[in-house]
Amino acid sequence: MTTTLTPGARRILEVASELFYAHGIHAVGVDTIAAESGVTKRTLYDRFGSKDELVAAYLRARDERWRARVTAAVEAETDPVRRALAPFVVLEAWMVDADRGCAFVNAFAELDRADHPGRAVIDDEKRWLRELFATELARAGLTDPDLALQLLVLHEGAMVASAAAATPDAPRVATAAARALVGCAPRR
Amino acid sequence: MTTTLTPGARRILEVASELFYAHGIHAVGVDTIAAESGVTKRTLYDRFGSKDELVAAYLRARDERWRARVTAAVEAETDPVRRALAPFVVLEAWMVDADRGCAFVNAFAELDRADHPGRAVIDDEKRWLRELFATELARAGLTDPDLALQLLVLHEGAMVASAAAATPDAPRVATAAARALVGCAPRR
DNA sequence: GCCAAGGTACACAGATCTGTGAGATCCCGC
DNA sequence: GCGGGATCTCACAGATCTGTGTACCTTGGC
Repeated sequence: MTTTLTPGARRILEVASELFYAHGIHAVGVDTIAAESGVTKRTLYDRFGSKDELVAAYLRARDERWRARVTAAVEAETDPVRRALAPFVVLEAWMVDADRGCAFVNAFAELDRADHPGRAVIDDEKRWLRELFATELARAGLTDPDLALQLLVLHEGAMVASAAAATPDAPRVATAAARALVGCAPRR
Repeated sequence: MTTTLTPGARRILEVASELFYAHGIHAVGVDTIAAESGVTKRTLYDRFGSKDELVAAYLRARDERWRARVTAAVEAETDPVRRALAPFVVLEAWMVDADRGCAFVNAFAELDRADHPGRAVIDDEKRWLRELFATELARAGLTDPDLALQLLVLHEGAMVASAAAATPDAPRVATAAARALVGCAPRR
């Protein structure tokens, strides 16, 4: 999936990622992104086609980075329950640099059109995590059909609250809550 | 707190609330709001001063509506645990009309400047709910210092996931999770 | 009768937005 | 040496953005 990018395109994507995440999508213009990348607007449009597609590329890149870390953390564990809770461990480290909350939730807030190319990336990201929870829980013998969604809710809530509610403890206590929910759940 | 508004101002606020929530703050211009309210832009600026202040007014109004419902639901219960969980009951009904998620989280995503007048409203709203959880849990004899934040995380997560992750079940399973967490918690 | 408040009408300033057109330049691989 | 991809230059279109200036109208209360 990692398409090889030209050097200019890579710089554009790096700058766009930083600015979109820090200030929001509508608040950052393509002029700013091009200037900050040391590239002309022409190049930006030649590489990405439109701002909407650049936004989608930004979300895809962030999704890739994040999935890689989660996947690595899950693979590193052998105990089934620890595997299911691995995303929460990643979350605690991830949030250190993520003082603006969840990039996908923030993007969702700004992309009202359901056919925006970024929306598919958001849908994908959320579905992927939910299915990861479901798979690992099933492997651990936990078949409560609601439990995977509960872990997703805790995960989302921790990211969001950590920033919007200014509660840096949110990821830590969410991890504890996830552990408690998994601990209380009925085994098969 | 409810300042009396002129008829024009009320219409502006109603329209702005709907459009800001549905499409995002930056995506909606003051021209659109004025036109849709059957009012001139001059009136809008005479009443609210600036778009930023209109945004803050929008958030305040939504916060007031929501707090009224939560307060009523809490007051209607006598059992301490049911009081603590009342916000989740409200949430399930509230989300039926809230297909764009949490207005405050969405606003946070767009308002990057910490000194934006809307940011104070967001901080207030989150703090208020967190303190409500803490107060009611303490009244129920539940003194785990993390539990209130866990309920807040579940609440935020349910609102966000319900929309951004397209999981309409989120509020329901979050309520169940909250009940489970409160049930497992150590009593004093 | 008068005045203030709420509102209308409407042009305008000045900035910023996304996106394009047409050609020149640089550099790498073949 | 030559083709082609990547990039630059730079003007420009056309829309939209927030916010203001000026003048006028209407209505209710004193």
